[in-house]
Amino acid sequence: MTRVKKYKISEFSRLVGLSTFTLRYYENEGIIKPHRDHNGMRYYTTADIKWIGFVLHLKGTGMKITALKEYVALRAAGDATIPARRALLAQAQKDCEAEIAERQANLQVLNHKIDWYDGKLDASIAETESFETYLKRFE
Amino acid sequence: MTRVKKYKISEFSRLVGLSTFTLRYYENEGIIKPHRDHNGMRYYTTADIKWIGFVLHLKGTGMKITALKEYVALRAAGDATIPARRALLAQAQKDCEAEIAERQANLQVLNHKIDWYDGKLDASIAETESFETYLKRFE
DNA sequence: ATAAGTCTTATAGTACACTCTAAGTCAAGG
DNA sequence: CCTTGACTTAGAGTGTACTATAAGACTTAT
Repeated sequence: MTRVKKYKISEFSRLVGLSTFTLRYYENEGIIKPHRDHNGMRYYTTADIKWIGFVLHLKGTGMKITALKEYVALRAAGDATIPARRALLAQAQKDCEAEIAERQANLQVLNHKIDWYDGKLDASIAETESFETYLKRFE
Repeated sequence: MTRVKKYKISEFSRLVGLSTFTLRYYENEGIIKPHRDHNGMRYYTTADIKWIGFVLHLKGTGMKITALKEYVALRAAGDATIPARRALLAQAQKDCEAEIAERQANLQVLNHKIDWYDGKLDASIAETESFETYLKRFE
């Protein structure tokens, strides 16, 4: 009978890097459901650490709290919702890929601008050359 | 003497895809300085279109309004600020690259989770295999 | 025993970047 | 001429995701 390690909110807070405020907020939003001891005190387990870890990864893809809530609701509704959950994640995947692509495109312009500054500083491109003219080289 | 095309705020708004509210807001923030006609009416030119285009690219890298304002201020202060401007853009570049890398790492986890769902749906991995176990394969 | 931690609900504040309204004046186009 | 659009300042509202406080009760740790 190995007893499962129980974390109180402040310890758990340190472990997962979220404030106790945020943990209670997530609980209110239904994103995490800690257990309660005989006195009504919250406790969290390693399973909760893993779950929060996954939540943070999802959030890190840009997924909104609302989508996260939907996902949790589907999870709670049982195996019948597996296709719906997969669809939700696939949407997040698509959105994240699009977001990355957009960032990269914008970064490209920024890179060119820095190149231009470097060119100007090195006097290796004409002083009069405008950024727009310069950019046309890459179109 | 080819006269330069002047755009009123509503036309310009349509051209650049920003509301007139946003254009005035950007002006308040010092991000854009439209010209004024004899009656005090704003007008914008093709140079402003290009500038807003660049601004949107910078914003698209994740640059904050405050950084943008700094950049504009430096620009207005003349050529002596070129190194500072370059540094500001280099910082934005670094931040953007870091952001992209982080998104990609999180996307990776999402991809794996979707693979896991697909595995489960195909019954090609054991029903009992947990996501965490699965993920360990990639560590 | 006492300090520190946790519990509750409700509410307010923060940050960012808009987004919109009011209210009154003035200008431009058909 | 008259509707549509532009001007002004100042302030309120929106959305997202926290972040914090109050206040009173109760628990846990030293």
